[in-house]
Amino acid sequence: MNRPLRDHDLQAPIAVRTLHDELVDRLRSLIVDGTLAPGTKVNEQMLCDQFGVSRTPLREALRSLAGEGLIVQTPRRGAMVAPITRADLEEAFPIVGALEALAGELAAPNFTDADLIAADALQTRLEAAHADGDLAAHRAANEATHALILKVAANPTLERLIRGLDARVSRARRMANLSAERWGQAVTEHREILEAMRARDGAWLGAALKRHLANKLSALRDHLPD
Amino acid sequence: MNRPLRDHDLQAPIAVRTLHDELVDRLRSLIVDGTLAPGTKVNEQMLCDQFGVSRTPLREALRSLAGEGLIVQTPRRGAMVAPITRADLEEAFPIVGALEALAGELAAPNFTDADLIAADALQTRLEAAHADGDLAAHRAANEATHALILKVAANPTLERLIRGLDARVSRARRMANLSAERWGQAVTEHREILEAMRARDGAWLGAALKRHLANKLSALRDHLPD
DNA sequence: GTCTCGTTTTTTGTATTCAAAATTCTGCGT
DNA sequence: ACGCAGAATTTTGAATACAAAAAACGAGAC
Repeated sequence: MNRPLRDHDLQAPIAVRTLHDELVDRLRSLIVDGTLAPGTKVNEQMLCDQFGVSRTPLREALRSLAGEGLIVQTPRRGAMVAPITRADLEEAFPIVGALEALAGELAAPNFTDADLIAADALQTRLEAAHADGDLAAHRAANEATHALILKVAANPTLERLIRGLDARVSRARRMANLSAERWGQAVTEHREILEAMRARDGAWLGAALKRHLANKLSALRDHLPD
Repeated sequence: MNRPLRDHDLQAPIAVRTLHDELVDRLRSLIVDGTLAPGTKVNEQMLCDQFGVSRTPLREALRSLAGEGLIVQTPRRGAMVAPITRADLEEAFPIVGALEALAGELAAPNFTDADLIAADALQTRLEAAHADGDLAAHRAANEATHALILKVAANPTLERLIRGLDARVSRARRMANLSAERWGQAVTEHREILEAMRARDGAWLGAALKRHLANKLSALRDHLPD
């Protein structure tokens, strides 16, 4: 059937920044950067006052974050920031490993020369950060590399899942600061990751990423309570 | 400090069945079984009337389902049941494959003899269902097998992720009914999965599950629009 | 002191209400 | 018919209001 065109048919699908997204993002930041410590009981009214919104949108934001696993809700008892338990990390890391490996496999055949040049630059920055002992720079370069792989993997669902898990896991990283030994090892591992990218070898890249994650977990293990 | 014990310290952590969970479950069912077809625009008031609740809890349920990817929300335009696009499936299947493979790897060393007996019985039912052409029985046995592996893998996060993705993917299965050829292939693949379980061989089981999923996707590809 | 039971206060869950945006409807002009 | 501007209606987003449950408090018994 040939329906006449209506105004809304032409509406560009530009994403509007909505209050819900805003709240989710701000809360996520507070949780990930540790301002809202793991295990903290969340008081709705308090957050409402802080953000200047009513409880309705705040509660919706909490539901979204619960879906990401950053918030744990107990009926009639309210919400709390998801605690980081050792068991939690032992659960999450293999999953992140498997997903990152998949991202690597998917991405490997599709790296453009520009991507590889960018990866190269990131590796240079990573090594410089190591030499300087600049932890923030190290993390930035590290994250950018993983982001690059995710971008080329071109799988939004995969990206969403990894980011969700990563938000949970990365809270633990702050607790245990990188030992000198582990730091050097991480740089070496990234060197291999770069090589695998250059070779556009999916199996290799996947395996290297998986190992990288596994080592990250064992490094973290020693620094965690329980 | 030694705080005196209070009543609530003793409260058993029994999970209360809450309205939110109820709504999420019912909506998920409607979506997964196709009553709410993919791409359908969701009218809040309509659902409220149907469920006999007000919009507040319903909207929270929609947020939760959006987190699972079953609902897509557009600001100021409302919600719709997530469409099943070909691209969607191409995205989701490799992820499910990687996660099921991980589940297999984690589970393999931990199968008890009782688990293997149960798996054996399920395989028998699977073959019987095939012989009888009983699709429902096939699906039940199939799902039970995967559930068994997930149970032994003992990773709640992994289970949650797989179930979430599976809810999205399994909607597509209804659209494309199993060809006779694919059905037989699936049974054979399950035979290998059972063997790998018996051998408690993680790498083998993981690989077998991954192949199983990959084949499922190619079978589905032919029956999908686009 | 501390345990218990009942009362008060806080907090959560849900319904209702109000405002703003989007969609549909209507009448006019071509 | 068709397109279009503007009014009427629906629908979404957010705040408020109310009910019920949980937590905190407090007085009396032991």
